[in-house]
Amino acid sequence: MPDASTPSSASESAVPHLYLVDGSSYIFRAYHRLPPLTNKHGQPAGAVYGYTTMLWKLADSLNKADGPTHMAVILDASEHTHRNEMYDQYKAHRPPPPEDLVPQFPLIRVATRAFSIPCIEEAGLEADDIIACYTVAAKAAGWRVTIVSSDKDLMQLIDEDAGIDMLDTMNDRRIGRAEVLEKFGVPPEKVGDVLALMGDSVDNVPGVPGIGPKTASQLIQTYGDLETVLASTHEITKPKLKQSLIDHADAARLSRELVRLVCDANLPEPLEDLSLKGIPLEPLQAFLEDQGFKSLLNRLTGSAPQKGATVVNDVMAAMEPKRAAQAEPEKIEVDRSKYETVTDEDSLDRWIAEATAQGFVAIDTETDCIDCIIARLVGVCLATAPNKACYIPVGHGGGDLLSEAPNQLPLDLVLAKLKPMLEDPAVLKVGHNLKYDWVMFDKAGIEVAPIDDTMVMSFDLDAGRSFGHGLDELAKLHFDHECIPFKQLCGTGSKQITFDKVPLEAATEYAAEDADIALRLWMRLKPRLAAEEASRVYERVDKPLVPVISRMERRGVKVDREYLAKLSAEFGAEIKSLEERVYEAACGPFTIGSPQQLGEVLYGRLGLKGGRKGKSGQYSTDVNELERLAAEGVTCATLVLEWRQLTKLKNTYTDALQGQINGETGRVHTSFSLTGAQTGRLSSNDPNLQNIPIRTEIGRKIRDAFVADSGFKLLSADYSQIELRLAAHMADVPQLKEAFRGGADIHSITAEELFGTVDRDTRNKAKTVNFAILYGISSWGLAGRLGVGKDEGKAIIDRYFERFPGIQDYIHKTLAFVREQGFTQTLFGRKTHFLPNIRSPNPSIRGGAERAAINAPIQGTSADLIKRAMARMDDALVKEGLEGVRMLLQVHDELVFEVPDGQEEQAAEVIRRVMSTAAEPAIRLDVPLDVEVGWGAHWGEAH
DNA sequence: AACCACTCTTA
DNA sequence: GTAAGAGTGGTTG
Repeated sequence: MPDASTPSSASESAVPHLYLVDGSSYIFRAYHRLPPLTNKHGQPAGAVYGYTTMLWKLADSLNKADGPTHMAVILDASEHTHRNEMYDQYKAHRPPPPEDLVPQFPLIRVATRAFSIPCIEEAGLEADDIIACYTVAAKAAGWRVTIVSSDKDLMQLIDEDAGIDMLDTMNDRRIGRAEVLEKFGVPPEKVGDVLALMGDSVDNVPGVPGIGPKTASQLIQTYGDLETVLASTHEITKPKLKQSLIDHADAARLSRELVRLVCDANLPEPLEDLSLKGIPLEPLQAFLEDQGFKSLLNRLTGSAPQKGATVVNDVMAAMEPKRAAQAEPEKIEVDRSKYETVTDEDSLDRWIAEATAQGFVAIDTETDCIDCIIARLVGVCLATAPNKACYIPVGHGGGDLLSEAPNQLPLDLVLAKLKPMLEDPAVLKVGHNLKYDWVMFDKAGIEVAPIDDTMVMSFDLDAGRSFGHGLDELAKLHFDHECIPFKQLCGTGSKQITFDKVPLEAATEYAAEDADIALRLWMRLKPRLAAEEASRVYERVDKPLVPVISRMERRGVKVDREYLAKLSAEFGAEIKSLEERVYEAACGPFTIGSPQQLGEVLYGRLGLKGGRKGKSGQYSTDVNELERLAAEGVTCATLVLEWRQLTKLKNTYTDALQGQINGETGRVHTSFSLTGAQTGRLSSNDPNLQNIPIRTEIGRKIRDAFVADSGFKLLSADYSQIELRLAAHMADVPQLKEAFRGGADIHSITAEELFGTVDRDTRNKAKTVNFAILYGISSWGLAGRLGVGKDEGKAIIDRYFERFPGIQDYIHKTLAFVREQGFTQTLFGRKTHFLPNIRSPNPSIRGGAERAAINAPIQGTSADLIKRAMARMDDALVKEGLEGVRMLLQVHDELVFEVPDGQEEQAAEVIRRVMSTAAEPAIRLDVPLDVEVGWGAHWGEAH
């Protein structure tokens, strides 16, 4: 316990023991592992809190055996060091620190001063180098040294014989020679050689391509050091490895210098000045008070816990990592009896005050309808800690004469009281599928921010795994807890009731549980984001999209009902006439829409020849089969094809769409799912506006039903061949990249490479092959598509790989990675998981997983790009004075806007710019991203 | 009423 | 060959 009055009991004769705290690396880890808390000024302080408790622990061991007699915190002073002179790419791709961490950096120095511990930083030296200098100097003086860090670079310094070790306070673990041997397979003095071979993507130390920790360790174990490895390449049998070592020997030597720690610089402060006898009470107490770290303050002053401080501190304590034990995380059983129904103003105020003081709260809304556009608010839930949740009913009962409304607070009052907290930038609102709740509050004029969405978090961590991302499923998975099923309250089918009819006790148990679980999920998932490298895609791509998509859904798109009705009537008449002709051709009536009956008619009654299909033993009657028959002159098949096209259009689009038009807005409000597609794409439902026909003349008429509001035009902007461009970049294919840069026709280039000549036929074939590549090629599949034999299919693929070896390389590398790691990644780090299928012994299952794995990085990167563009779009438009432009739809590579008349050109320019620069600054693509823009009175015209 | 198989629409 | 959602018929409970 820090206390100036404690006499120094360490014997004066004992060897001095210097603790060197790697402050810079610590706060990054603290930031990612702790919840985003704020101090009492509303500033972000999660990392500062973590840092403070770490110093506290160290101070606690002051004067104890093996505790420090001398201590210093080492920080990075400047970005630019001698390593940048050696290698201009050093740490070049490092993203800027998160926004809510930046203001915490200066607080770190304040905290260090509060403990009266020296804080050392030196221009031109990284913290690692300063630590090395002090370590070497202390060693020379015969001192013991403990480096408080878990940075692998610093492990080079460990020398237990000389009393130099490391302490990882996050995991509460001492790191000595044995731990280094376990991690690297080599002793500390050879760690630098291993690091040089394996490189470091975070610091952008190049290393040798193809060599990771395993191979690097093996090589150094075999040959002893880097130079010997490089001099012994003739002995290496694996050809790839050998060549890579030869080709990148210089990069390896450069890397060796980059990871070498500077240990001979002058010490900014003499060793003796780092002596630490005790921690004066005064500055520390003032600091803790200022930050509002009440639990630490109580421990310092020894007083009883102060009222009002308990919740936040309990949560902080619960979040404090005790990972060393690696025991089961302590499980707090869900206890629904603890939930509260809030029906009076005082209780409501109390909950809001608590959420505000704590700086985070889980929220959930209950409504009378699944469609958030027409839904009315029935109740709101808040959760501030496990089992600490409430339900605030605002719209229960009173809907009919039989039921009297229960006692509850008025809707307007509740919203007015919630608004400041929901919009408070210092209070994080956590929710599961917050998009829904965001719309509900948006309708009430409340812009909820900042937010964390546990459904999106789960998706960014676990896309592709064998479970979904719904709240109930995740509760079962992560907490082995069964949520109350919605059905249990509201029934199902015709007997279903709306949530406002549910009695308050039952409603509270169900609703508060959802908020409770969302909060627990957040505590569970948030730390995983950083640990599993999912922070970037979550923070920069998906989370920002939640409000963006909410707004798009709320705006909806205008649909011309009369026009659709007219189309429906036309299609209906045509269908009727076709039916009669089909019956005539088939010698009697049957249900045309039944593949079973159609199969019987074609292959039974009419006696045509054709194949059966797999499991059900039923005849296949899909387009391919019918087209084959039609080509043979079977009238019935031709008529059925026409019938199918028209019924599809009528049933799915012209009829159904009319029913989807919102009576109030006259518009269709689709719902976009952020977690709908494993690759990171959005999906659209109720209705699906991402599959509106375009290919055929007759289908395209449906697009004309999507119109602009009066005084507006519809503007469509789509990426030109984005997936092929990304494939050219990611697989590094010079000819294709050059073609895209020069604006050449990519399929013609491919045709030239594959067949030596370009005409309509070869170009079409080349186009098919290009797409086949994106989908994970197989000779069998390609042959089927091209209508050629399997051998010719294989020959074409071989030729393709020969002309574009980068593609083959990309496929091999992607498959090797996914087999090893179990997941693929996009350029922006989005993961899609493929275990266990990618290692399935069943070739068909495995093959399917492999094709998906080849496609996922490309499709996913494309999805990341358009999402980045969407996240930036509104700001960019507003900046150019185009606040009247509204983004309405996303169709994978296309964005649809409503633009005020006269602003088309200006809007087109901004939209094109935002879309084509969507990769920047994170990624520099070798190919341009071309965007085609068009506009008109309706969607069809905008293309 | 709930589910599956089949078919068809999009990128 | 990739990724989706939706309507229909037909079976199951």
